Amino acid sequence: MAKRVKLLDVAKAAGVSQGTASNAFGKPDLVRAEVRERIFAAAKELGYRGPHVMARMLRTGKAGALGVVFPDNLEYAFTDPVAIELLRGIGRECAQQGVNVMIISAENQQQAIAAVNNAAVDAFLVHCYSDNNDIIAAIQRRNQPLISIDTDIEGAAGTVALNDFAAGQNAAQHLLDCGARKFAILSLQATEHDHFGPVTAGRLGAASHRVVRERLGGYYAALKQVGIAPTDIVHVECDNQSDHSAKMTAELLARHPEIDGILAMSDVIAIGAIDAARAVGRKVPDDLKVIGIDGIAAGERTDPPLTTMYQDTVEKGRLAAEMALSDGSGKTITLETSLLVRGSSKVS
Amino acid sequence: MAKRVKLLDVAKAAGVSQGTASNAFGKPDLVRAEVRERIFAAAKELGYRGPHVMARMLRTGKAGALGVVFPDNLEYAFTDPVAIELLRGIGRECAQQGVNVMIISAENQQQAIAAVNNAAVDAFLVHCYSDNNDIIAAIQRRNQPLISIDTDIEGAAGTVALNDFAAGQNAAQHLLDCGARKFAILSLQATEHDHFGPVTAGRLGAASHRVVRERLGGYYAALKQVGIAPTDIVHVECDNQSDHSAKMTAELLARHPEIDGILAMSDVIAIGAIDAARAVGRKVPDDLKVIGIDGIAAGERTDPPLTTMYQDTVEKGRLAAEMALSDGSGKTITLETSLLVRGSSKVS
DNA sequence: TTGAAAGCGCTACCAA
DNA sequence: TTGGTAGCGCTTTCAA
Repeated sequence: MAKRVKLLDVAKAAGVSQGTASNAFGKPDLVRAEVRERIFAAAKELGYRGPHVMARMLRTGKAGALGVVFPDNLEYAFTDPVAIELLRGIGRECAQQGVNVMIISAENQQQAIAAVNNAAVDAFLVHCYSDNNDIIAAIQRRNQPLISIDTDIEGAAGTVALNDFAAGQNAAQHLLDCGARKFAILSLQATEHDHFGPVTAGRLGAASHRVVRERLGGYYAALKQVGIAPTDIVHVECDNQSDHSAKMTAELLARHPEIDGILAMSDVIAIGAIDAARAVGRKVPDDLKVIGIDGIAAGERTDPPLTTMYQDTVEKGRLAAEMALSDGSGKTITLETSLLVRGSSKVS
Repeated sequence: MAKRVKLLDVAKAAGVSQGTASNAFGKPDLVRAEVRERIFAAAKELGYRGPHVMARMLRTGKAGALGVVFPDNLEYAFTDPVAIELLRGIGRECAQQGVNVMIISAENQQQAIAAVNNAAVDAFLVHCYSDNNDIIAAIQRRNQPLISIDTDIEGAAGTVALNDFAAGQNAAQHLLDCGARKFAILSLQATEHDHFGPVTAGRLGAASHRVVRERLGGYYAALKQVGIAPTDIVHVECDNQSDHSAKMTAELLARHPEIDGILAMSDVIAIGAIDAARAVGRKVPDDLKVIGIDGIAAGERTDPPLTTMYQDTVEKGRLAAEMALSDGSGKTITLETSLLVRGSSKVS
């Protein structure tokens, strides 16, 4: 490959200074039209490919990109419908602002840290359930704006989250209104470490994942009103995948046939629960009521369709990107959910 | 914000040269352990944040990122299940190679070109149906490896595509085997410009989108065997969204009640067709057979489940990323599809 | 194993 | 409106 043509070559060929040539590309208004054309002609002649991106970045200090980190595992990020919606919102805002989106990907914690350190971005967006981990520390070491989504990160330049407590509370209240009295909670994972299956209320209460803590607290608050204590509730911790929650639900229903209300912490989990219930012959919603949280599209296609607490995930992503790209500092935006009644619940 | 601590500061503080300090971070083996520790200590002391990403990029010429361009509209990319799967495969390979994924996003053609020009990446991946457009020209001007997915781009460093002709042929053959004789084709859009609804065989045959041309050719080839000519077939062009194809299908079935076989060019389109057929009271598969192409997960959840030509989209993405990251030149990988019979077709 | 210095390609400043 | 030039922060070559 022949040596790259650079701006100085073009400038010389056009008989102008390097600075003027630079302006012709970057700030055309500052250059007389005639001269500008001469520069472009020379550029074309020489096969100049336009300003070198990395050199410009170094000089200006702007990367023109927003880093999105999904610490919990990349494969998973592109599987979870909620993460995709988030990405859609982020992409929408970034496109509008002329900024690219960099997905910081990795197979494990250590690689993720390296990925963070190699990413030329202007700000970071972190979506995860966990409050603290090494990746976040690595990001903070870079000293760039960090917006946290769905979790609290100390020192973040901003946070966009859901009113998860209210979401849980309203979900549980709805099932109570429908007449359910024997509850099971299908929880998202409470900590970093994989742990599936039945758990005590205590373990969940000590969850390091904010979302889990809050939603659980909301469930409890509603149920407490009618005298149902945490110890009266069956808790099961699920991987956030429908297959897995289906298996957990099948076991749950076998062991606890009295259950008439399932509180699922995500729609993905709830969908598995509905599938399993139907498979073992439980009638939803007559026999058993199920409610999720999220409002993903797939919830419309279950049999029966899933009742859920809807959140506007796309907007959540968009807001987070907007925060990252402006430099508001330390703000927290809390979004609300709304009850979306479909077929998996009804008053009976 | 205080002036950024740089490598030279650290080197001075540790009493070594800048070069040695650089090696301590980048090539630790080249530096004596004792010296290395002294450098790290100095770095910590001064609050050095590690090598400056952009400066390193400029110096090494490596961006450590792969650009993924979806010219057809970003919003759409994060909505189409096939694009997501592709992204998943790309992410998988990139994560393994320690490379980040940059989504080149934009709202329109012009912004997309700017986005391409601002992206610090080592190679580009382009997924689209269209053979040529200005964005591709912009990418090629950058003179970096360009891998095309699902389309032929002249001068690409590689191409990963499907045997779309065979996919179409086998799809049509399957419906023939099931006894269908009156066909409708629900096509993806044939050109850049929006055009929906009934079309002539001629318009589709002249499609600028390779995928459309090939799949259509495959359908025709199979149907020709039993004496069915293009003019015997009803053609409808659909947006690749289930809602839209459902509407198109409802109109189609109203106008052509004789149709007993629907060849859908994507699963997303096919899903809408199944929904519409059920809604207007047509019995699938007894009355009407439907086959898609892709094999997306949502096809398992339709009623009845969708028969389709399955492709391994994740692997397709992974292969494309692998090609982009190695520097094989000009190769073309063609993947095959396999018939996946589910409920929307049966011999009758 | 370490030091010295060049230079990646550009933009932004200041002076003309 | 244009020219000249410093310097963004680093890695790498070459020499010691």
